[in-house]
Amino acid sequence: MSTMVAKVIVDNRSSKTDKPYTYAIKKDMEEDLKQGMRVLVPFGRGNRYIKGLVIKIEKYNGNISKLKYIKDLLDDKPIISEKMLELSLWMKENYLSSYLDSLYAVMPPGDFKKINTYIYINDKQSFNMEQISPKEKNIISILNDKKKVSFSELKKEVKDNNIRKHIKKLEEKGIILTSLEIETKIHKKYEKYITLKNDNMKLEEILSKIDNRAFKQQEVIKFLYEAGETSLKKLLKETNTSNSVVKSLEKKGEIKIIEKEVLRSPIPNGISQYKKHKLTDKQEYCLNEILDTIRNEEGNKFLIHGVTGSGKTEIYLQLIENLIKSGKQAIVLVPEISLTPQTVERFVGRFGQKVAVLHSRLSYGERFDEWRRIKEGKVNIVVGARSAVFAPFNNLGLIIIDEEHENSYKSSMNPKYNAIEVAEKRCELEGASLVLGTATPSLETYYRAKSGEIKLLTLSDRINNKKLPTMNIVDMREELNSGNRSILSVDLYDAIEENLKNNKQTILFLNRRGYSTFISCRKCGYVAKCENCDISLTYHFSENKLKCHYCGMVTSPPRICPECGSKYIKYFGSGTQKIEEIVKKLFPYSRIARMDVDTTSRKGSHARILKSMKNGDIDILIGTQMITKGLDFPLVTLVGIIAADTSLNLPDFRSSEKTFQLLTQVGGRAGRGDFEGQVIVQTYSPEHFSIQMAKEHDYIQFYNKEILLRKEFEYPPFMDIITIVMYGRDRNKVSKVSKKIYSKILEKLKEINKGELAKNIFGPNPAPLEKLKNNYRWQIIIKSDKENLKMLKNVVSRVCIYNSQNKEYKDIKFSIDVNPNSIL
DNA sequence: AGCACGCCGACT
DNA sequence: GTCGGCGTGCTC
Repeated sequence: MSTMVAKVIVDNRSSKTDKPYTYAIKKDMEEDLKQGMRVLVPFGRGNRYIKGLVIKIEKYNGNISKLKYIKDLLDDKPIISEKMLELSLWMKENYLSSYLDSLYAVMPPGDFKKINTYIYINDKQSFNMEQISPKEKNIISILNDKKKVSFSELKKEVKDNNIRKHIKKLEEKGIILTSLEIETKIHKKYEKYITLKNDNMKLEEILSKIDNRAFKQQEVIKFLYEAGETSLKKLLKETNTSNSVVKSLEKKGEIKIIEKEVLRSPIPNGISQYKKHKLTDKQEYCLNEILDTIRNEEGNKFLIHGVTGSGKTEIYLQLIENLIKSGKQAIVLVPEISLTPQTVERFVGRFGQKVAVLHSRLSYGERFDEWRRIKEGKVNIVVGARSAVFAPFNNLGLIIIDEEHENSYKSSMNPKYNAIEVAEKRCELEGASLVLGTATPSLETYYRAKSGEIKLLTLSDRINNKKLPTMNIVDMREELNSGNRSILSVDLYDAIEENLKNNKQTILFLNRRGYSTFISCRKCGYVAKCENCDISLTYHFSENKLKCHYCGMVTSPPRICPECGSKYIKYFGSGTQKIEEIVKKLFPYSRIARMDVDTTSRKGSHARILKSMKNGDIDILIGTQMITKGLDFPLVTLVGIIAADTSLNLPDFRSSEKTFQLLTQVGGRAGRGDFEGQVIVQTYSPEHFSIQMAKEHDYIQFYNKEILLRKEFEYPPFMDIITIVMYGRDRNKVSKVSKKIYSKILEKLKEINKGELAKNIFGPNPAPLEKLKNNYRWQIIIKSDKENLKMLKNVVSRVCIYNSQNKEYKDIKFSIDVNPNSIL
């Protein structure tokens, strides 16, 4: 007779234990246990209890007496649905991540709550002190003091490696008892609210009870009389008082303090309604095509290729509106950096309380609350960054991915998933539809659209027939030849001046923050580099510090060269800080703001800059990446791109694509209002096709050229890429291990008669950024066609994951990435 | 990872 | 005999 058993993934951070364990199920538990539930299981020789997640319940034909039993259920219903579980397991296979990492992605944020063993004295048992060793006596005395102590607490106090031995002995003697307690408390947030106690009394009557000198107290009473129940925070702010005033009023019994649970919501208050726009014919056509195709079951994947300003957002909004009418739910993914209040306002403004927002700046509590709202069906639309693709809806109808080409949709942490692929898989599992939108599709997506796998919808005009901005290219080499050594070309300078005269706004884009990008000694050629990363340090003017943009290390700039002692230290290269300074000098009467990581690190500062930009309080906005997406300022008519070559010269196969996208996206910020826009692109390689095609606003031609290169050099979408990065403190060791791994991969391939694939395995070589955060990094790059991908993944996981505990690989870590963003 | 087990040497 | 340190190997 076969019995039912559960496959459990245990919450144990080790690659050795990252596999399903089989546990027997007690009869009385059989009915309640479902996959997706958390359980408590005995694990290891000591049978200590650890948490795990049931991923499968199945028949078992082996000898059940060899199995251990599940100790306890931690949930009354599954915390993740069957489909999300399946999605998670699919990720594990696809991205070569661990079970646990993949599960964590779909589980509620910060899950697997603490489980503690508590130890206390068994006072029903009398015992003879003489039979007890001093160590044991020590434990008993601690327990006598505290009644009940958690194991971890006791361990801290006793500081003894063999504490388990002693506890075990004491337990055997019956002197102590242990129990397990699970902390299930969800941390809810409470806020204090204040009301008047005697709210039916007249104001004068209450005031008369308070001393005339207690001016502040009277003010508080007056405020409460007018406003009624008010949160403590607001009350203190509005009346400009301190907590002591409120406290003394409470003592007198004039006011009541109530604690109310607040659902932390990241959505700001007071968002005004975002009115429905009438669609243009093109938009209408696009919307109907999607709806009809879905309705007729002719397809469920779409790409809206619409130029900047063609009104994609309004199509999304009306799609969602259409869909939620039928009781379905929708997820909208936007890139992290364009998750600005502007974007949020549009969705919240249209759909109100039915929207949840998820992004990385949420606190743990906020995130948990949003997750719960989604799970409990309190909302039906989620707007969020990458990880929102896992929003726990159970009647999902639509996933929209805006700015589909953005590289932030690829996770750099385990599981290293691509949200577009995950969304596709999720749609497949749940019968939902996928809509991708962008002005500059990724090569991969457009290739699939052309092959008919994804339905392509093109919007080639801006709404209201607004013109796309004219793109002027300035050859900085000529500029130099004609004697202009400034970072601003004459054309750009003139254009800014003209724009200021006309009271229009200007955006200047430079993808480098800081002041100087490197500092160097003119005598001996020394360059200041980060000691952890082997990367030149950026000088930040305002703090007078050198910073490493990779690991965050900060030092003071040297006055004399640390190599040769000369005083001739010079600062080279320009970042946004320097541009700001130069522009301030050149246009002293203009209002200038800078937006990059350094000016927006504080909560709310981002929104503040955008607001003053919108209000027209800024003439020139200088910024990095951050200003490229989704911003919609009608008064911006000029965009200056200070250095178009930065991204072009990176040793990466996507550099052309990235450059084209950047120019098109940044340029697209110009001329969105009633005035025509102009873009000035400064470059040292004006003849490069990605710059030329961006100038012509010709994505198709860019695509046609780039796709040929991808085919010729065997890059995606024609080949998949797996990178294995091996890293550690000791350069020799890293090099040695990576060579070993390489030969092991070849060995495995030969074993299965696939030796000829060796030509597609490159390396091991030092990664282009060889040293980061004190780790040396070597990499192996594997290219694979569709047929061999699964097999190659298998080989990689055998060699790198299954054997990673191997003693030879001690101190070396592996990072495996399937189709990474870049191969730096 | 985290833990038990076993071996060894020091100390009583 | 007891205690603590350390290396090894396993976890349904």
